[in-house]
Amino acid sequence: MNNSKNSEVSTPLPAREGQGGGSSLASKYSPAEVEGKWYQYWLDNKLFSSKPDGREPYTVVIPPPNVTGVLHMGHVLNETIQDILVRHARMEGKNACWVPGTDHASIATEAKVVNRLAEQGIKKTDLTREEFLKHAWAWTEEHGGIILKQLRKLGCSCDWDRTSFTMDDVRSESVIKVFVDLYRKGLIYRGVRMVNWDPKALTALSDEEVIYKDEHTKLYYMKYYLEAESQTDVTEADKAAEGNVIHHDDGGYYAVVATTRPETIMGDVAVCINPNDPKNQWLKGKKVVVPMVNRVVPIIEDEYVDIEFGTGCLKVTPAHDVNDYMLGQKYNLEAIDIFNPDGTLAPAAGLYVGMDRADCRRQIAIDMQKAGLMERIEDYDNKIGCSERTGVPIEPRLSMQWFLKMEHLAQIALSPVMNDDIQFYPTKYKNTYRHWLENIKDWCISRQLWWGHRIPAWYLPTGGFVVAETLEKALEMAREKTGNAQLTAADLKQDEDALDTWFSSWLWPISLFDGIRNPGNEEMQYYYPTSDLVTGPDIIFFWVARMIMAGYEYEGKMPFRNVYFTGIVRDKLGRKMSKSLGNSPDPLDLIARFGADGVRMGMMLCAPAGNDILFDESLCEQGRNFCNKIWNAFRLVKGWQVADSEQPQGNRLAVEWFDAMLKQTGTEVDDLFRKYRLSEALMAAFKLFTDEYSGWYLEMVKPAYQQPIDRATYKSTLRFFDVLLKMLHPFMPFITEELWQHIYDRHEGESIMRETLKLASTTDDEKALLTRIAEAKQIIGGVRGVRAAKNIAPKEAMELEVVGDEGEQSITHDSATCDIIRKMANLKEIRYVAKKGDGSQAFLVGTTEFAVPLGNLIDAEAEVRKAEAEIERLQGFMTGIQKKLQNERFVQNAPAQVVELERKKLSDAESKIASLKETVAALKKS
RNA sequence: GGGCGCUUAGCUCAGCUGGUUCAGAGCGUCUGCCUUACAAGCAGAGGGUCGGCGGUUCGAAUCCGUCAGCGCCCACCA
Repeated sequence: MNNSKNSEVSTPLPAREGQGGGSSLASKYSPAEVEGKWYQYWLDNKLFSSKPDGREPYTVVIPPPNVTGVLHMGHVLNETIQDILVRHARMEGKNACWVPGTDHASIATEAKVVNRLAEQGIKKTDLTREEFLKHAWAWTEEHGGIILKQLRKLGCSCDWDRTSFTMDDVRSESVIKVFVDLYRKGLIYRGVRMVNWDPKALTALSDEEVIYKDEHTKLYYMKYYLEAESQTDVTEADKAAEGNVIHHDDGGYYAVVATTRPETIMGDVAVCINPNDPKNQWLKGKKVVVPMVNRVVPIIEDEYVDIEFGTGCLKVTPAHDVNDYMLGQKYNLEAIDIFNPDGTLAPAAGLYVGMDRADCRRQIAIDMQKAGLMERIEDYDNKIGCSERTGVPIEPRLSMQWFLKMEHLAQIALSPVMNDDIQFYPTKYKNTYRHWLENIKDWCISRQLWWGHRIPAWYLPTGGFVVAETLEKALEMAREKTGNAQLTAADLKQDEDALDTWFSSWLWPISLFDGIRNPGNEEMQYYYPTSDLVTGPDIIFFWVARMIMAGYEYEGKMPFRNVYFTGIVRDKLGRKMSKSLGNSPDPLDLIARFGADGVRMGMMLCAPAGNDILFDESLCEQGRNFCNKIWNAFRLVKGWQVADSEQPQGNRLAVEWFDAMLKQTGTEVDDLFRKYRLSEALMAAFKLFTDEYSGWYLEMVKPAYQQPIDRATYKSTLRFFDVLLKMLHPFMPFITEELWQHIYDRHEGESIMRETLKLASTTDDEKALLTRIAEAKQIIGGVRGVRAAKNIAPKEAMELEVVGDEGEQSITHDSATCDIIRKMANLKEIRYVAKKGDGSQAFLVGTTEFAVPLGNLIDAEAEVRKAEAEIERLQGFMTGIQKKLQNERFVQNAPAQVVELERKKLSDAESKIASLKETVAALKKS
């Protein structure tokens, strides 16, 4: 429980009421009441909106979330980073444009719609395409955009007037136009190929949509008897031949074939051995009988077969395996497709018709064992390709699909990344990128789905097809092609398939500015190429690489200059966040508890680029605490009474010092932004505010209780606050706006968002000042250390002795600095002594000894022990350096500077030891 | 099976082209403090032979080799 008298929750500050009343504010910042207000204010004043103008553009396109999705922690990370970059750019004076939108996510959304229909007892197959799409659009309108609303809670400064959807009119037309264009260029073709088939979603998938999972499976060793004629061909020479392993039992001679998929034997058309395999030489030229189905198939030979795997005999099922398909092509084998699209056994299988492929595998294993056709079954660890969406094992399947040739596109997309025209952060993804492009295969772009962009191909009654943007154009072309002017629209039949979702996403940076339909338009010229892309490395192939291809193909230019790859958000134990583990917090709930600024800071504190993010709620707590800190600093400053008195020299020095501090950190933060090291930039700004401004500066200038502050210092203090808020604004937009509005009188429509922040770098004088105050801080720290060790209350004023000749050079000769030291350490006097007094406790800053008189509080024995230990440590240190300096090769080879430094270290240590020895002697005397 | 990356304080991480910004930061921990902005706070303190071993060098957290552990990506061994 909190027993502070100020524990009530604050009310937000009244809008623009000038100063004063700070002390009446509650001690806790209440984000809930502030955030909604300012977001609305930003919207009302169109502060996110961007139009081309004379300023330098800064453009970001959002990785469009699924239209029916809800905000999760991954989004929070990604969108926070984008917002930080966008707000930072805006405050650099750039024309920042962040374009939001959503993705139709064809397969995912269609699956959701199918499920919802199923709940209502409606099967997709009972609906026409038009009816189904009506349902899909209804669902999209109902759930679509929820996620965009949630982004507002996070504070995202998107230009909402530009909100787009991958299936809105502009984007749809762009997709179709590109399809037609690529077809005419000969880059899109249609053909029967072996594709990744998802038997649950009933569609083909691209290679990228298949993920491989480790599975414990079985390896089945099955007997393939030689056909009757071949039985007699097994010669004595075969049996005698070195290496031949010949199987024989009551049923005669047989080959053993190992497979993980016995259910596909109904599609077997050959058995393949490696011609160089000694143990299977006897099978050459023979024929075997496929078990269960009793089909006689030849033994073929190909070096593709791995001699070491299984028995070296591979069953060949061209319709159901990519490699077998390749063998089938090579040896002109029939492909028997034994599966229905849904993964059940088709009539062509002859056996087990209608049974699911998984059930069939179990059943056929049992049946073959019964029939004595199974030699043995082994455990086997295998990798199974599964659908990224539905999770079910992929069925390699021969089917007619549309493909995009990738060779040309890969070629134009490779070098810009390799030579850093497009810069990846972190750079390690360049390798991944190159490897993919160099091994790329054609992209299967057709999907057997309804939700998506329908392929603009129309089939002619006489066979063949035409590809065109619209039905009208298609008809025109059809008439021309067939020479039949009487053809009507009804005679044409449009392709049933839709396009892969990514076939629209890859155009996003162009289509958002209508650059496909309307090339070279004003917005394209201004906003394109975009500046930064922020996304996860998991979609580097799906999306990033393909956007680069489209960018060069259609604009001749990169789609973005920099790509910032985020990590994956995990829980603090390093586990992926997932619904089933229940370890994924609800971002909106976090925002409710810690404030959007707190959540943003929590996220950013653990988010170095490219590393996985180990997210812990307590980080949001730190963010919330920081907001509170800022809030309270504001309360303090705005509570001061101001007097037209002369500025004390200590205050003047404090102001000069913090000014330098601000410049130094500002430069550092800018630099970190340039390197996309956002968590470090935040940390630097955080430390500047907490440690330097609140902990040091404000304490330096803080007037005594109920005393006024001089106007000059007050003005500087507000100015510093103002700059600090600007520096923090990209990270914490809400609280910074709230307080910025109240530092000075602001007019309606003004916003911190419109401010620019540009700090000069520090001069040499300022650098010297920073060093001086750093030393003063050490002296203050020394006194405080003595207080802490001796349990002396901060209220009790003490004295400080500056000891010996070294003291002559000490910064304590600067009276302004002394004022600060006196105030911060609560000293009544700083005096110079030749020898430190008895009963004083000493500490060193640099080579200068300081001492705090303690009277009878000093523990002489403990001090002696401490001093002696330090002497011993220093002596060890010295012998190390002496050895180094005695080493001729070091003195000869090392740069003079380094040698000189070592000498200085040595002499410093010597003088420290001398002073410590004196201390010990004095202590022992008393 | 290939490729990439990581291993530094209890936790999460920073340490660029070898040398006083070299052993750092934040959080956590410990000790004092309800000091008139903030206990969601203040002051102070402790804590690491930089994964192991070897090498290069006057000098290695940093460069090279090697081993071990972890992670990611790619790949048609059924």
